Amino acid sequence: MEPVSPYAERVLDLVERIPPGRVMAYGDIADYLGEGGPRQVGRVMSTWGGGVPWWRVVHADGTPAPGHERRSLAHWHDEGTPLRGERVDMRLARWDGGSPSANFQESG
DNA sequence: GCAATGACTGGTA
DNA sequence: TTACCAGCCATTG
Repeated sequence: MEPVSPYAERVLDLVERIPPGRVMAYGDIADYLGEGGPRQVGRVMSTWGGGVPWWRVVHADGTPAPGHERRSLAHWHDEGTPLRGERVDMRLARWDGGSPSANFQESG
């Protein structure tokens, strides 16, 4: 097991803070922390994501992590996450990172 | 230091 | 939805 970097701890901590029924994109996490980028977040998840609700972390288009598509669907379905077919409805499920009330964005 | 890789993202076709 | 391209940045060899 590789040593957990301080950056990884921030990522994992944030992922654990994501409320059920909500999700965050890799880029959102990186932007929220203000460090690294979506690739770094993905690396953290791939290495230490096994100890956090990784299914709440998805791509910017709502697609789940590779190799866990079916697994994510099961969790989302169990948490009541707004789905869009086999993908998450980011416009509804995207978490602001501190505003659990800002679930619905300006939509037409 | 350079080249390759990766659980990424946005735009275009 | 899928495919291709350019940008992004840390890790690895």
